[in-house]
Amino acid sequence: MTMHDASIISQDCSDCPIRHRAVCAKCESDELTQLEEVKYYRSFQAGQTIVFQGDRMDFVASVVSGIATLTQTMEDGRTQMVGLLLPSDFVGRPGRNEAAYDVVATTDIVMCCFRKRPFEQLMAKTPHVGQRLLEMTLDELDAAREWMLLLGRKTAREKIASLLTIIARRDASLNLSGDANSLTFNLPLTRDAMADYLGLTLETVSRQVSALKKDGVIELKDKRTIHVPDMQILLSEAGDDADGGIF
Amino acid sequence: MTMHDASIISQDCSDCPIRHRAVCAKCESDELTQLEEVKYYRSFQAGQTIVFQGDRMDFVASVVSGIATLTQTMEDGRTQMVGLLLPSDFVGRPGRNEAAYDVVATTDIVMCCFRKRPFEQLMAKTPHVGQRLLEMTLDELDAAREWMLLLGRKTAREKIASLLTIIARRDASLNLSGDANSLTFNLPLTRDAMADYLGLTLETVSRQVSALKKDGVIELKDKRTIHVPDMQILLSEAGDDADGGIF
DNA sequence: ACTTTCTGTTGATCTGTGTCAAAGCGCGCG
DNA sequence: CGCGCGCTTTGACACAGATCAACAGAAAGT
Repeated sequence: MTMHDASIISQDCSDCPIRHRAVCAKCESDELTQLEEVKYYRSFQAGQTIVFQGDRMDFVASVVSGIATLTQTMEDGRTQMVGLLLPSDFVGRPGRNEAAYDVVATTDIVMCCFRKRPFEQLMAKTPHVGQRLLEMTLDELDAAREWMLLLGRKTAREKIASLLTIIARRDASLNLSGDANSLTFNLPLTRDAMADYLGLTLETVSRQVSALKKDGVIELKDKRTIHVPDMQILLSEAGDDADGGIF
Repeated sequence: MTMHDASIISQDCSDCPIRHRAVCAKCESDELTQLEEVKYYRSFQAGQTIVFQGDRMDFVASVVSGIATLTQTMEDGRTQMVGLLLPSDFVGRPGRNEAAYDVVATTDIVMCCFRKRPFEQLMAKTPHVGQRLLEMTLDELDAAREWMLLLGRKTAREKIASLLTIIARRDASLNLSGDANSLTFNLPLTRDAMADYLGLTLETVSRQVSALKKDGVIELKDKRTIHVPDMQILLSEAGDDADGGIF
């Protein structure tokens, strides 16, 4: 069986601004037509909570534009971000009813949703959709476990460098700019959100960003626009071993 | 389509000491017979590395007896345990060739293995096996994300309490002893392994275990045998909100 | 233009956990 | 038996990052 690598529904999901990378694309069977019928769009404002932890979640979705975060919360209010949803990312847990964490829009965001039940029925009938979803879930699991290494063992400076590396890589792979070694990108998170993702406080984040700037590893055009003169230096600051992706 | 909840191969996998909870059980189709043919057992000694990060891994397996750990390593040698394999747990990444982390036997361990290629072929043919595997992967993802909260935001004492809670819960659900509120179990990890799992040093682990003992939250029969007089107290020490499982 | 609010920076101080070091078990092995 | 080795405990001290606090700039509302 060949695995396709493109969008969830069709090669030309004409009314989606992006081609969802979520599930399998190149199939034009009846089931996909079925699924088209239960597709709908939702948009949310920056700061809005899309789903609360424990809520019944009756859809799965992929991000069309904007950014959202997955956050877990303790009784006393401490929070830890456990995932970041960027355009083309998939969210939703087929087979599960309750959301395991809060999903919060960081910027204004548009999502392409599918009602869960029909989606699950499609999965049961067409194995390759399930396969693709399993692959995606394994990717998320890998990412989560790398993040565990970061949270448990990296210093504040390494954490910041790692986060910047990831954002930079995502940005570069979407915009595929020519120059691979020096690049400028937009950091779509507040210092507070970064702290939340990295298991730090916002003050520590601010200090370490300043330190990286002072040491010439990064430059700040404005507070949210980062220029990296030499990606290799940032990578070594991150403390990762041989990085798979680009760079 | 009904989802089964028992073992990977059959209800009576006669030569496996346990019933694997790994995949789907109650099916008696030809495919399962096929799979029986590629099943084999491997045992490893305590301390032995079963797979190295980056190695080609040509099998999937479930743990029959014993314990293993999943560990990620940085260039400079810092390590973070990202998962714990207890009896009936599944390990392996269908569709992936390389292991993403080291798998190390903590105790002597026996695993029931299946050659990966035939296993994948089975998955492609029988959707419910893939479904089950997706479910299991989602469970692992949930566990990983809860662990991220622990690593990023919990204090050393809370970390210890959380770990004990998890081991206790696993133990209780396997042995289903009558008394739910007070129980004794075996902690199959060295202080060093605990530290590795919790993102701490072994000295801190030792100190916090002593502190919990002094405060009467736990009692130590010997260094590896823990008695919890009142599970509720341990739970509140762990800082978790409303716990799903037993307890 | 003025205030308010939100975001980010920087400083001073405190504290939890890491680091380094020593010593106490318990157990297998010669 | 006693020796050595792996695991654990405990102590003294250092330091990274948290906490508390003040302030600066930018955007938004009045």
